[in-house]
Amino acid sequence: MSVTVRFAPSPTGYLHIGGARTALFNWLYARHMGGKFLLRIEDTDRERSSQSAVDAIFESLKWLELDWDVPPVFQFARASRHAEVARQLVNNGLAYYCYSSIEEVEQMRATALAHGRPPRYDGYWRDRKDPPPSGVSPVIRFKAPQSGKTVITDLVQGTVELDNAQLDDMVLLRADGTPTYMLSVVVDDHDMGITHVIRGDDHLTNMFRQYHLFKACGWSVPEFAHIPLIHGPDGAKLSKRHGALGAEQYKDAGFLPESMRNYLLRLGWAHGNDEIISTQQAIEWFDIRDVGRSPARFDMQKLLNLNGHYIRQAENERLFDLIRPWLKSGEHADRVLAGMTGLKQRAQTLRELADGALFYIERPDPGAILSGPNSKKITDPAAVSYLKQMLELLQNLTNFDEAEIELAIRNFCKEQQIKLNDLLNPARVALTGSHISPSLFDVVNVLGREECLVRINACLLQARAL
RNA sequence: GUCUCCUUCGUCUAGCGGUCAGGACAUCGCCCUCUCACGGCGGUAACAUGGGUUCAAGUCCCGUAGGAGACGCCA
Repeated sequence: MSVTVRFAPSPTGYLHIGGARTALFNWLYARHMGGKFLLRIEDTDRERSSQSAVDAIFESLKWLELDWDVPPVFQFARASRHAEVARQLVNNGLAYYCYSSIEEVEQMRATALAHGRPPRYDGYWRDRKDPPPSGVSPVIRFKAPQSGKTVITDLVQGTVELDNAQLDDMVLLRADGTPTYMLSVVVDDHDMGITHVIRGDDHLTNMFRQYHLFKACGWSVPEFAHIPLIHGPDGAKLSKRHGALGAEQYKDAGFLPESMRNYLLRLGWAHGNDEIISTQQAIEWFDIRDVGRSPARFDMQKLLNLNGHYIRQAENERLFDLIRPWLKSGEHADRVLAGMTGLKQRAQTLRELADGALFYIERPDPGAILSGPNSKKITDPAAVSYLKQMLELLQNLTNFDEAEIELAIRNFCKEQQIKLNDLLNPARVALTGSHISPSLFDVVNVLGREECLVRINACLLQARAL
């Protein structure tokens, strides 16, 4: 059987991390089954939908490299088709006009709640033959079954059942003639040939209502797979407080798309003890049936760890291109590329990578070093002496390459009975402005002799001025 | 309030009646080492709870507790 799935966000904000995972699971399932992955923008709420949100969603999906197979469907554009289906249902006696006002319905809900019943519309106009009140534009409500039981086998949740008495007569068409979400989803899923509906389990109860609507229309019902929501570290629904940032913000924070995919994939899904899973492998292994039923908490530490791993794996040129916009000046950018192998070992995000690379571009300010925590490393008499020795050593080097630099420095330390640390640490601060850096042999080599001499001399000058 | 779902180390999870309950992140210790990382080795750490079923239960059944989600003319 050929599979068609869809990701159907409403463009009322950025694509958050839960939505990204829903999209990923849909995409993986489609690719695994050799089916189609479609995109539908659910923009029927005209008040809250915006073009910028639509753009943000597209951008995020592109960044995550989740490609869709045909041009996206915009739900609002199909409103007349939806309305037509609603009227057809009225004609067939499966839906009805309801003239209750919003206030009246609210009253019904309040009353129901007060009596310990679920807040529901009470079906007042369902079978009423009264003449409709004048001047009231009605909504169309669906005639939900009132007795019996609905049993559905969800691909993730298993067999779920609901007493039909729990169902109420949902609104299909609003008083202003626009369709509601419940109607639009069902009509569009049918018209788009969706075979599997994979979405967050906040829609689980909607499944029952939509099921009956599919039946009433005489359409086949798709398979459902309701995946658990992602929760914040405190176990509550993920919110902005927790780091429920938009996918775009993870990009800005310096995460790689493959890290996000790998992390999101492992939330609720596992393949034995495998942790690092390539997208190719994920496509091969992924089955929606293997998704777990319990909600997962978002863990930034694990995401960071994974991102660090993928940064180390990434090609130097690619990393260089990615951090280039964050490097303050274009000058000496070539040094960053040359030093990338050393730099990428110690970064968990591209931001950290860029920050750690800055010293290759900008000369450290000796004044700033002096007022910082590393000042003693270049002002102690011993340190000054080591800096001078380093200066001389670098001046006298015949071949200025990494192997030669390392050999010369190690030999020098051995001959002079100096600890490598003692010689290298002052130089590290002088050359990079920090006590943390890539291998100093690497740094010296990438900076080149002239630049090293300039930086060390600048520090010596400062120390002498004190 | 009603309905639905969930519950294995702090976190993500493996487990599909018989395991010393495994891995990863985090954490702690050791090693490697020019700093910081990376890497390697090792440690601490979990079956929510009460009943069943069974020779045998993390695994099956029922209850309890805790957690989450849903109950719109939002999606």
